[in-house]
Amino acid sequence: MDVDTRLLRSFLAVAEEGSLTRAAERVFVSQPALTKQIRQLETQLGVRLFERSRAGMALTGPGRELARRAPKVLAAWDDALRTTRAADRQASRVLRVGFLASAANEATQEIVAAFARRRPGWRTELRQAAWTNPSAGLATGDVDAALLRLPFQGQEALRVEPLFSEPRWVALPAAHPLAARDTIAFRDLWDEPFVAAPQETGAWRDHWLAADEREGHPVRVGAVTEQPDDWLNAIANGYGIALAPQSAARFYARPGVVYRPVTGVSPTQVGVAWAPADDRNPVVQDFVRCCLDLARPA
Amino acid sequence: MDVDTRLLRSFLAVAEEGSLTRAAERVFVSQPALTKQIRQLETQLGVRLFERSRAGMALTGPGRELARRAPKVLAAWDDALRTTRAADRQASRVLRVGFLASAANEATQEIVAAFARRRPGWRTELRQAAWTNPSAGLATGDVDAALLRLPFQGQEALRVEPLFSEPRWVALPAAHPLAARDTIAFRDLWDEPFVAAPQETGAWRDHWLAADEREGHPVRVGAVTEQPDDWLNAIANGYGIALAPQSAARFYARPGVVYRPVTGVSPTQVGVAWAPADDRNPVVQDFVRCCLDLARPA
DNA sequence: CTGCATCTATAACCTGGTGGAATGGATGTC
DNA sequence: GACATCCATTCCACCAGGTTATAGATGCAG
Repeated sequence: MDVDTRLLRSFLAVAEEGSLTRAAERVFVSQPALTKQIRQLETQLGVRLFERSRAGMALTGPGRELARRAPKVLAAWDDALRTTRAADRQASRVLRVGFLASAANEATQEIVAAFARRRPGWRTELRQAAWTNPSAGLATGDVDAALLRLPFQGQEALRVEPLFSEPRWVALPAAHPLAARDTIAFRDLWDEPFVAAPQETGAWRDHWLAADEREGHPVRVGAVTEQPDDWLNAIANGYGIALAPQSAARFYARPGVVYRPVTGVSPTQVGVAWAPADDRNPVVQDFVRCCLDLARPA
Repeated sequence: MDVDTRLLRSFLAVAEEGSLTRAAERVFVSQPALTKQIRQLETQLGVRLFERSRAGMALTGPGRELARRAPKVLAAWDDALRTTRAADRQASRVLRVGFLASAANEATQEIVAAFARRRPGWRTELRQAAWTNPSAGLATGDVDAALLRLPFQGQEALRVEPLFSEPRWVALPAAHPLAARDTIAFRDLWDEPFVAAPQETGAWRDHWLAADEREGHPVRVGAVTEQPDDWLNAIANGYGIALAPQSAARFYARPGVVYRPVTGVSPTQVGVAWAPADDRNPVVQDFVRCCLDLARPA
């Protein structure tokens, strides 16, 4: 008997949500499609997995059993997938580097160039991750190394080397009264609405709201965005302002958005991270060396 | 990224056979279908898994990686499947009992009847297994208990209680010269062609050929069959003769086939088997008790 | 050199499974 | 009694996947 792991994911979604309708939107299919998927799984197994009722879908005994084992199947597959893809990158001499938008700056380009010199024949593949992915894919094995702002969620399970730090500036709508100033004190921004990262990014969100440098003053959130484009739009459209690394002034310049230095707020730090499994991977270590050489020239 | 476990099985077949053509017949699809399956897997992963050549299919580095992990995925799924189905039988109060054709006799019916009395509300489901399945599905968790001839392959990993033994008779075509006799000495059968079980059944096949009770005399195999029906046909059509338990004379009577007692060959033994995991399963243990009570009345 | 065997890849065709939109039916809720 | 909220069903369009037949590459034997 075979299954598509997709059916297992759907099954787990329904099991967790207790409802076809809610699970359907979670896995991005229509509700009738999910109805059929579940029915298909049940007939393939020859086992009734849910009790249907007006209230929703409740797991049966055997259903609970499956719900307990299915995650192991998915984990085994995800692991196989990651390993295989990593081996493929190795074989085709591709180093995949993840980064969060905020870590982008001139150094990135220089690092890539330095690595290209040190490892001729190798290609670097830069992958920008959404802010909801705090390790930029490193935790899931999607990338071999990552350039990130420190600290980030899940940092403990990874290797991290800090590279350099950078002042935090503020991004404002061009029409904002404070945009007229050359320099802005952070306390003058306390009452401004901020464009923030999603709730689930935790410490990262707080870092860019400088939540712990407001002397207890509450944060006003004017908009929540997940990507640089949304973020810039939100600012340009006046939903709020936001702290940003100084280099954003160069890398995320856009009409309607201006950047100004801020005093009274600590700088931010960029680091390079890799998985412990690659501690002895010469290619990854070469990349790390390139990062360190540029950040702390001998 | 999702997969159908079917693709993984196909992939492993190709990896092991090193050839699409051979793997295709092993998994019972056409060779073009396998070509497409492998290609599909490769494009889904975005990874080249095989080097193609006139000689066949050779795993790439990433392919080897996948070949090492895929079995874990399949094992996890098979485990989930078994557990879920077992839970379902428990919930619907069904005890599934596997048996090999040779173990069928009056006792089976009595055992089932006794179990029905001891566990009202429970239903017994008898499942006949092919001879190529020496534990009648017990090893794979398809059944909760099994009635088998001893010894059988894989017996060490299971619990077994011997029940009773029975003389071995011989099944002959009605027209066979020896059919005229009332009793036949086994040595008179040494040169006869036998209808045998498939090669892969190992000790089981040898047991019914009485291979080690021929004083070194070689076995002649006239036909190979996997199921009782084929077996009876082969005998009736004169492809050969075969040893069988005495009870087969009653349970597998058929025009054109006669059964006669045989001297000079040891008896055969029936046992009940269950999985160690069910050592404390009261229902399975009740069934075992029923078997023992009938086989060794107090 | 030629025919044959043995690989995989491709083409053409057919079927059935799968998803989406709309709708039905049952059942609580205000 | 209108409404909201579930899941089930219907209808339709589409593509994935299978099969057979065949092509193309290459080694081998006579």
